[in-house]
Amino acid sequence: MADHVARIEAQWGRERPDVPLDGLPIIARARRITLLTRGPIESLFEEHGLNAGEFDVLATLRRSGKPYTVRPTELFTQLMINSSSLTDRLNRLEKAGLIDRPVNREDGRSRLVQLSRHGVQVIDTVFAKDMALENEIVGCLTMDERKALAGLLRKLAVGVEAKYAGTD
Amino acid sequence: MADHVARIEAQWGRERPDVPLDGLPIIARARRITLLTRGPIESLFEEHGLNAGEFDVLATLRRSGKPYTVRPTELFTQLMINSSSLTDRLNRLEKAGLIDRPVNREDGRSRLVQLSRHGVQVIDTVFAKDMALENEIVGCLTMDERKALAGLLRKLAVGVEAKYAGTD
DNA sequence: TCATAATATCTCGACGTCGAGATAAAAATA
DNA sequence: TATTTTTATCTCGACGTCGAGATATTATGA
Repeated sequence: MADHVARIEAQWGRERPDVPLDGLPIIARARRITLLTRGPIESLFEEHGLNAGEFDVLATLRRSGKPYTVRPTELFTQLMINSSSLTDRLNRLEKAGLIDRPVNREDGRSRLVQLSRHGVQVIDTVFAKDMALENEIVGCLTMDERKALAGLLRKLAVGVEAKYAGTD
Repeated sequence: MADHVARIEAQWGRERPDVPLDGLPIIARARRITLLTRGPIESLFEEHGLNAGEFDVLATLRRSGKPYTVRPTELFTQLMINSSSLTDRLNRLEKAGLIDRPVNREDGRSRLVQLSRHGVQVIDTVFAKDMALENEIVGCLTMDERKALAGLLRKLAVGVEAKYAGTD
């Protein structure tokens, strides 16, 4: 069965038979799957008044464990976004009552970022729904296939992170 | 060897042991690999005065084969973008002399989109460099692993496209 | 044919992101 | 301690994208 990327690969093979296309069926498919699944996932977020960026902030806080408090620099580093984008996201989340910004007694340059009680409720609900949707998405693969795919993606991710990411 | 997503998965496993995480190691890694590789790839585009969106338009035109002419609706459909985003991209590409907008004799509502001679030169150069970079990125995998990974991603893509895309 | 509906694209205003520079606090050093 | 450098965050203006509505053209059918 051919997917969209297979058709693209065939076209390039005809038009540019001189160019090796080893990376295309992997990199382009990762991107394609990411793009196609973004819509349904973001619809889910929007049902709870969140966009994808705001969800990512809440999720990072939530999985850091109690007391759900992280410094802004760690947030925008982990999220791979600009510090000014984070500022905007935090302002929106604070206005929505999902986070608090307590003073940082150890460093007056920062105010910490902390999930509010309501923020915990919201992210717990939305995360469970998000995972349910993602599990459904990979439902077209057998358990063995999921394991194999996750393992290969992990190896590729390790290579990519070594090449392009900080120590993380 | 653990990657970034493996650490995220471990955190969620501790914080939400009740939530099944089957999709996470696949969906999150596809996204992670896409995000991490976007930077280097876009740097390459910028060396030639293009952003990623403009590259995608030129690439779609180029791989359609001679006479490198496509209707706007087919472009924004294939590229999964809004028609108004396409309008902006086309205006920039036309100003840069990379495309022409010949009249469509069969439908006066559209002007066609056609690669200029210079546009063909540019996309041929940039596409070859892009593929070289992508081939290098998957270089951390053996040939067998690349084949297996591409095959599993294709199966997942087929499932995702059936669920979320038009006939394409 | 003429009016109406459907289609293709463009215009406009709003949004989220970014990079550069500003601001404030902490750390290093004289 | 006073000064300089570094660090952490925020402010500001610009960019690419989007959705809704506007415009122009083609298709439908009374």
